[in-house]
This record gives sequence, C-alpha cells and structure tokens, in this order.
Amino acid sequence: MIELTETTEDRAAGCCNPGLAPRIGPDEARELSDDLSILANPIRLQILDMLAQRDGHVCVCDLEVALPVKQPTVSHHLRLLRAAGMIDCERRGLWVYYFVQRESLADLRARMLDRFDALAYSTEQHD
Amino acid sequence: MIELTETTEDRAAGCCNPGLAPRIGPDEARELSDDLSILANPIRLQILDMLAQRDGHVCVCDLEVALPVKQPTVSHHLRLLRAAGMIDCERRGLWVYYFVQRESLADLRARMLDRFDALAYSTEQHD
DNA sequence: AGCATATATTGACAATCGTCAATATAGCCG
DNA sequence: CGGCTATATTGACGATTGTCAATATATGCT
Repeated sequence: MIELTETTEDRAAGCCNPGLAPRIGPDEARELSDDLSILANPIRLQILDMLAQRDGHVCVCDLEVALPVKQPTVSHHLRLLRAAGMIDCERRGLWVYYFVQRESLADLRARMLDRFDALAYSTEQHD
Repeated sequence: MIELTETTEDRAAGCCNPGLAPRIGPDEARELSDDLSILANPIRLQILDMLAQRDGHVCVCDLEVALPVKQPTVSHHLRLLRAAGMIDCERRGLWVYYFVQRESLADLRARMLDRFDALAYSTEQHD
C-alpha cells in the first residue's frame, strides 16, 4: 500500500520521463500568463505602441480617433493596461493623458525573455 | 468638402496629437496578439517548459501526471500549441511524443522583442 | 447655476475559452 | 479476432472577454 520506494514502477509503464516536472511553478506560470494576456490583444498592442511613440502626452480622444473601437471600449482597455501597471495617467484639466510605464514594461520584458530563452534555446538534447 | 489641408483644425479641438496612429497595423497587431494568446495560459507555459527540458522525448502520459488538469484538457492544449506551430509530435507505437519547434519559437521571440523594444525603450521624449 | 465636453462606469450581450465526462480512434499483444 | 492502453475528439457547461449604448462623473466656461 505504501509503496513509496518503487518510483520507477508506479508511473511510466513503458514511457520514458518518470520525474518530469515544469521548472516554472504554477504561481509563476499564472503570473506570467496574466501579463501575457494583457498584451494579447490587438487594440491594447496598438494603444501601447501609440503611447510609446508620444511619451507622456497622449489624451484619450487622440487614441479614440486612431482606433477601430468606440470610446467606452478604449476606456476599458486603458483600465486593464493601467491595472497591470503597464501604463498610467495624469489629468490635466478636461483631458486625461496616458503614458507607458517603461520600468514596468522593461521588467516584464526581462521575465518574458528569461522564460522564452529557456523554451527556445535550452538544455538537454537527447540526440 | 475636400478639406485636406486643414489637418490641425478638423480634429483635436484642444488636444495635442493630431495625426497619431499606431506604427503597428491592425493585421500585424492581430497576428502578434494571436501568438501571445497561445502563450498566455499557465498550463501551456508549463507544457512548453517541459517539452523544452526533454527535447524530442516527451509522451503525453508524462505531461498528464505533471499537470493539474485531466487528459482531454492536456490534449486540447497540445492541439492549440501545435496549430500555432510552436510544437509538433511524432507517433511511436502506442505513444505520441511531443517536442518544441525551436525555430518557430525563436521567430516569435524575435517578433515580440521588436515590438517590445519599441514599447519600452523607444523614441520621442517630450521633456 | 447651467451648459458643454472629456472620460469613466454600468449593464447587457455574443463570442471565446478552459475544463471535464463520455466516447471514439489508433496501435499493441494475446 | 478481442481486449487493452494511449491519445484524440465531441459535446456540454460555467467563466471570462470584447464590445457597445446608455448613463454617470468630472472639469471648464459663461
């Protein structure tokens, strides 16, 4: 019943990788995938790109005219990006100006690259 | 009617960025966000990571025991990853072995980095 | 105060996503 | 053949997402 010693027999009848486990834990995987989900939208990518172009000086109405969605939708995406820490905003009179948070984006970039290089270039070739 | 010359007057009553447009077009934005959507899932990230660890030799049953979802769900995620060209598989008798498509991942990495560097480091500071 | 404009929020809706039980398919072995 | 095992597919379901019209909030102006 309590056969804890027979690690090779229990699992992997004829298979090959007994103790295989992801190097990325469930929590870190969740964190990274949450950030990726924010990026994974064409409107949000375009918003980020426009904000990056004119650092610190883009008001919502300018975004609206440049995007194929209506104002409440733009507002919605801005909120998501802001909640994710990728952008922030500042009110000036009647207008609200959004800008990218370069630090936060650089941080995400680094985390993504870490993982990505592990995926695309890593380790143990079996040939 | 055909007032093409009055660019400053038409739009942007009191606002600031008349001709703002994303440098990334709708199609490229869509393409990139599709790829990011595939990555934006913790199970798929873990699958990719395990495949990258043991290049060319991971059968589905090994993935199953290492993941917190049931077999049909694993199969579902493998299908998405495969459809996206990020992984592929090969049947050997009863088992199916999956492996990462490093080229395709490297390509995605490059496209992401292009965009990302534009976002995080780019251009025109207004201060 | 009252009006006008810019942005945010709400609520509804269709579409997509992640998951699983049930079932189907494919290959082995007796 | 028939049974067994590994993987895929189907179909259902709840959860999440993207969108918009309608409405609310905030600010400036007269």
